[in-house]
Amino acid sequence: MGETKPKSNDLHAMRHSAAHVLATAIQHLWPHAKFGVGPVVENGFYYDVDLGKDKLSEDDFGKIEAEMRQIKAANQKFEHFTVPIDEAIDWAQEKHQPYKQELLNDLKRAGTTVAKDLDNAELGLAATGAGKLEKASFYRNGDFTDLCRGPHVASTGKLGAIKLLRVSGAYWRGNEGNSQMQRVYGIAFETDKELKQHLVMLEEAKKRDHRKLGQELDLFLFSDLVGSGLPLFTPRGTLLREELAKYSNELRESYGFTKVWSPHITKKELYETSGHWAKFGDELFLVKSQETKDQLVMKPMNCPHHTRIYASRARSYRDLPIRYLETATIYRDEKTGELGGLNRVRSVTQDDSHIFCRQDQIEAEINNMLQAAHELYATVGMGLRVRLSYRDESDDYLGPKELWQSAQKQLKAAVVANKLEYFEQEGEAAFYGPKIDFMATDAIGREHQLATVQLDFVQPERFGLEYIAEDGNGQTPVMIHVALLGSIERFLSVYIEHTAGRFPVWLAPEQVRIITLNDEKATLGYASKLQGQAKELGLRVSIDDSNESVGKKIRASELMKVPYAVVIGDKEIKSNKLVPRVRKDMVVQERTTPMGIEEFLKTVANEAKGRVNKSSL
RNA sequence: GCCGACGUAGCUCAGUUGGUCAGAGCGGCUGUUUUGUAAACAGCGGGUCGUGGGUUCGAAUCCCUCCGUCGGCUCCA
Repeated sequence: MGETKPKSNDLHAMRHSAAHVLATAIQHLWPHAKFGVGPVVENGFYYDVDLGKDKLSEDDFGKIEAEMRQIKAANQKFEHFTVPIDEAIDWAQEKHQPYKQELLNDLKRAGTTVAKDLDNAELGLAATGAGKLEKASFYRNGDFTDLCRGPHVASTGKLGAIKLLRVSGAYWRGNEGNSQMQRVYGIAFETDKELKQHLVMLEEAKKRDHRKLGQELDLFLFSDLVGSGLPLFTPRGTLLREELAKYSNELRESYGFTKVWSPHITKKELYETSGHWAKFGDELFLVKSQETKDQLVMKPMNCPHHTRIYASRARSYRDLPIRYLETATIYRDEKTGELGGLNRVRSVTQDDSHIFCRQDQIEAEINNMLQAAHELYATVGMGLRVRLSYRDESDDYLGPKELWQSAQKQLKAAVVANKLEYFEQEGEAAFYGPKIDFMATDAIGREHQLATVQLDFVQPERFGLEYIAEDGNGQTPVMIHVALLGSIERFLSVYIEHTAGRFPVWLAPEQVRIITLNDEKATLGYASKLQGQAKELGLRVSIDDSNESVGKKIRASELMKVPYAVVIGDKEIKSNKLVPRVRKDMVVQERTTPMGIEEFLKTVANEAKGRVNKSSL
């Protein structure tokens, strides 16, 4: 969650002021409170506070909000003033505000409080701030004064609808080595109505939570005995993930990729060569051989393996590009606190792909992959925009800087040429190269990073990859890493919430449910004949012949979000026709007249084959 | 890993000044019913209250350990 562009300056100022008033209220209730920073974030604001031995909890929100309402009702003016920076530092010392004092010292020294700019200032690079600051900006309302650049609204009476949402831990200045403060989050809108709408959206998000739906729709689970971050997939969940993987595989095959396979454990030397060991060694699962002296690891990615396949024979410039795909499960020992549902797991299945190509082929290859990503996200019905992820000035990256410069330029050129909506961000690159990250937008407007295309000049070099060029000399190929779904687990977490579990026919674990009206032989026989026909067409069809009312069986089918339900009784048996019940989100035009059973099954089979989202019934 | 909250049947949850507090609904099973598009009726099972320890005459309830979940922070090849 970064600082985001406000919808309007007024709203931004209001949220800023809300943070200020939150601090005012906390100061009133806990006079010894020490304050960190209180910026505006998406939909609201937060303030970092340190209450010493006291701890804030959500139980305190009632009284804090009450205090904030009082301050609002008092309609205190926000007075803006500036003081010489040294006086400001004295003020912070006198008021026992060590965090503010630290910020002020940074302002005095480098004109900024932003960690990255501070580093740059220390490295002698130009800080984005305007150099040393002479004066510090303050806002005062009533008895409370706070260091703040603003802007603020005119008075506390101008505050809109505010609600505190949660409190959590946050390291001072985002640094793991620093002390931990408490971060109080709030949301703020101009009107009560907007606030309510936002709360409704949060409720909707909760209803769609993939962990909840994963349980309700019987898709996946976690077991304490298996371990955290290690999901197990039920038959339904497995069908879903395999259909997705199959689609990604087919799509990439249509772009000239061929499948390869690599083992799940590998000697650690492979990752020492690639550079991963130095950077991610502590996140690898170790495997010890009892036969040899080898130190093995569970593989955390496939790219080094694919370089071995490339290097297994001499390559000519004529052979390139060579494109490998492998949808494989990899293992990363993520820190426990970072795990969450399917979003972040320790066993990750990537639809991983690697292109080995010549410099002059990069553009065409990137173009293809941009197109493939768009095709895939159009199919699953999610919008895309692109983030160009560049390196920053730190030493966390391998390879010569000039190469990075040109690689970043090439990526941008491809994105521009494809007329994609994009934004650029430094510090988001992989250690071996810049990336194009695709941000997918879900049905309730949230963005998620899923697909990625990464340029890599480093690993081919480190692995000594080569091809023989036209002139007979050895050349180093370029490697392009591509994942379209990203990780299947993560994609599922997003996709389940995007669809709220209402999967299109091609992905629905159960596509058609046959509901019997009674348990007469003729009915059961007909139902099972129907199921047989459907299976021949490749459909996933189940029969509910339980001793329950039709109403209840329909309800059960709806709750499992099965796309089609058909009731079989005498009418259907006599006429050989039926009126399918279509899941509401798929209906284009409601059908009331019966249709032939053959026609029904063929239509559904075609929908599945065509991977369409709507029903043509 | 860090800060905080939490962990009661398959699921959703009730149960705190420590003492008939081990409960409900749904699901499951059995029987009756043979059903026409979002819940027929009745009965029956089912939990060492996450784990291990401690305090106490007595612990789901209080304390500690560990495991796990959730919200953040940090990280994300």
